[in-house]
Amino acid sequence: MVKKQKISSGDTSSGVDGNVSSHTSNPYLSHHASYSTGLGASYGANVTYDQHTETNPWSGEAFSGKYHDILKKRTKLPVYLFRDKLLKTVRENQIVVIEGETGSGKTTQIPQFLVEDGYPTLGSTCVACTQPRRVAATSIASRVADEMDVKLGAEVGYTIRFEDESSDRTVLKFMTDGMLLREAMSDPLLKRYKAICLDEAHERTLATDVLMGLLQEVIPKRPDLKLIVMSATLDAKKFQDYFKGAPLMKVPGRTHPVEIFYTAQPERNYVEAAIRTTLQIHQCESPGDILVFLTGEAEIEDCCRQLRDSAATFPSNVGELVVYPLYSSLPPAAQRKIFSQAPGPRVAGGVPGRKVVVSTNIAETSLTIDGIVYVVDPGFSKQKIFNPRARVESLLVSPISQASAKQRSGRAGRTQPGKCFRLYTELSFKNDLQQATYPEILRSKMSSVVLTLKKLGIDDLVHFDFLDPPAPETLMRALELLNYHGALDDEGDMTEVGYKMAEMPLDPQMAKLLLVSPDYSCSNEILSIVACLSVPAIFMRPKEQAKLADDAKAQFAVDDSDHCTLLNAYNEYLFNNKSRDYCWDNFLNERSLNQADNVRNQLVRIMQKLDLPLTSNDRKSSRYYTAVKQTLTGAMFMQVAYLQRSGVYMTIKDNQSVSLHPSTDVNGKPQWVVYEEFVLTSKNYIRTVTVTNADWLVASAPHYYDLTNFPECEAKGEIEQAYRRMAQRASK
DNA sequence: GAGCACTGC
Repeated sequence: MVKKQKISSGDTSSGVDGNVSSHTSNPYLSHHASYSTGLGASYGANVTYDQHTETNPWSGEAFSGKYHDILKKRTKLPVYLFRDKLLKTVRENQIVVIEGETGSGKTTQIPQFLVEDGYPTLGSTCVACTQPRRVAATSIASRVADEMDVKLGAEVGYTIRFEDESSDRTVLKFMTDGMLLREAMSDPLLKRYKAICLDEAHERTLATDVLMGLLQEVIPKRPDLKLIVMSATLDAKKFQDYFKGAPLMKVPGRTHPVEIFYTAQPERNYVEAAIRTTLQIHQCESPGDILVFLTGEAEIEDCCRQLRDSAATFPSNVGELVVYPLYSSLPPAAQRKIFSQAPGPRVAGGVPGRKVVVSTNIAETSLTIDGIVYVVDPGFSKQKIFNPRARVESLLVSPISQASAKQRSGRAGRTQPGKCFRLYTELSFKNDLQQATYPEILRSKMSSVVLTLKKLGIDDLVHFDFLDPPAPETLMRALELLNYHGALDDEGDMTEVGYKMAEMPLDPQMAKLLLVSPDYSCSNEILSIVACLSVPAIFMRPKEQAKLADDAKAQFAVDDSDHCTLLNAYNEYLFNNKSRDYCWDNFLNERSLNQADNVRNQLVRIMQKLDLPLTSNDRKSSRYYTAVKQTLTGAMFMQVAYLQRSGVYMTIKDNQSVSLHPSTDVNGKPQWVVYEEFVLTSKNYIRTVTVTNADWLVASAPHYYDLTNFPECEAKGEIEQAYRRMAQRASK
């Protein structure tokens, strides 16, 4: 009988963690009768979910009608058939890898199974389930709270940046992977958790990868902790090997078949091919919406225009075609349009219309559109690439991976059988596309990750067990940067400065800005600038109104500092009470500024916690901007460019020729600038720059501007003179 | 004189 099984199962798991009492406060274990009936149907046992009146073990009250409706659906999910086997496997193994396809129900059900099996203790420990995206964490938590018939934020909750909907009562918590990593920094053994599910592990986000490495170290020290790695089909074997032969369980999905078509010949122009294919589908295929994958905003808008133009020329016996663009910087209202119904027939009894969504990768994982029957996949996306030698991250249009192509085609089979048109040959799919996209950890700077790992107490980075270790050169670059910023000493150990930097949810250089700012009494100003730099661009520049937008921005412009221009815009936004109209009239992105405000508040709290004074200079005094510029110099001394006699800027030490980005409001061509970022597009550009000088540089970063270790270049002479001036001043 | 795929703390 089910009930008996449950009791013995509870005993088994309590034997593992050696803490029998911990189970007594899990209501599932003290209410076996009500619990087992709730699951009877899926077991094929002699009790079914609707035959008994039941009590909610958490509230002690009768389950609501809604609970039973949902339960009926839950028990039909494929994962339900694996419940017993899964729990048994988890009891017998500390780490389990689960390969679950879309529609298996793994994300919502497996964490609940773990709760039901008694891992968490009400009031002290819980089960965590991580997600790569905030929306996923919140929406799944809400769904699961409904399924368990409890209030969101009580027994079931979520934690994401800026939002904590969890409490002492929370036994099941959905959270972003980054959030769990942050928590690990103050609780390195993750004692709050009895079981951790890393969901969507195949996406290989930076945070999930670091968590997996960390958990490799934590697991032996926490024999009572269970780890469930949940992944889509492709990488499960790799995870299994990484976790030393942890058992692998496969859970089938429930999706509709998708027929794949390839082109016979390679396509020369993928946008053109995508348009042609889309129009053919519209004219020849049965009803159903179309999803087209392209790489970026401009390309998408252009494609939409061409589709609309062509569709307008179609005879009236062809159904109407509505076209929607989709990319992340699109305002939310425009994004929501993709969910509207396809148009009906033009005349009663005529051919129904069709909806086409032309999207970036955002529709590959982040946003799901039901009703898509046709997918057009040209096989490209923009991907971030990091070049450690030049220390440059750039975006390149690159071929997607096989895994990505499969994910895209899967988007056609969510509600009914679908078709996917791949605009490349089958041979190309097999031979040219790599199996999986390179994980983020191999495509990113490591400075922030290294600082996080150091804070987590990982001293030996070289032997840290990464699933895919980053290139040694990338790690060296990170260690070097952290050492120059005083976050790590020459032995590579974390310093007081390093601890403070690690507290801030920012890139190390930005954290350093905040640490330096009180020295120049301008921490309030730097907080505003850092907040603006941590969100999408606050200045809008629609192509059709470029001139007006530039004029609006000119009101805020400071002629020797783009950073101060940002500060002015942010200040005016506050001064105008964060007014929507003010933002609109002045081409400011309200969404970004609002987000910046959130970030700033969070950073203020951290500054206070670290006892860093919040100070300002008088906005009318000349110190106001000067202090900011000195702070920027004091923290960004590794991102400096010098104007050569040839009229081209050269970055210090890295010797890259660069140009000021045309978006700058800095006048003329100043001799020295610090820059926020290096962007590689049609040219090497440095963007968001502030004027500085050799005197400030040698005064604030003598260890970096050390003449004995300074490459021969035009700037060296000025640095030498600055040292001489400094010595003269000192001798007076 | 030019574009910024997508996440996340």
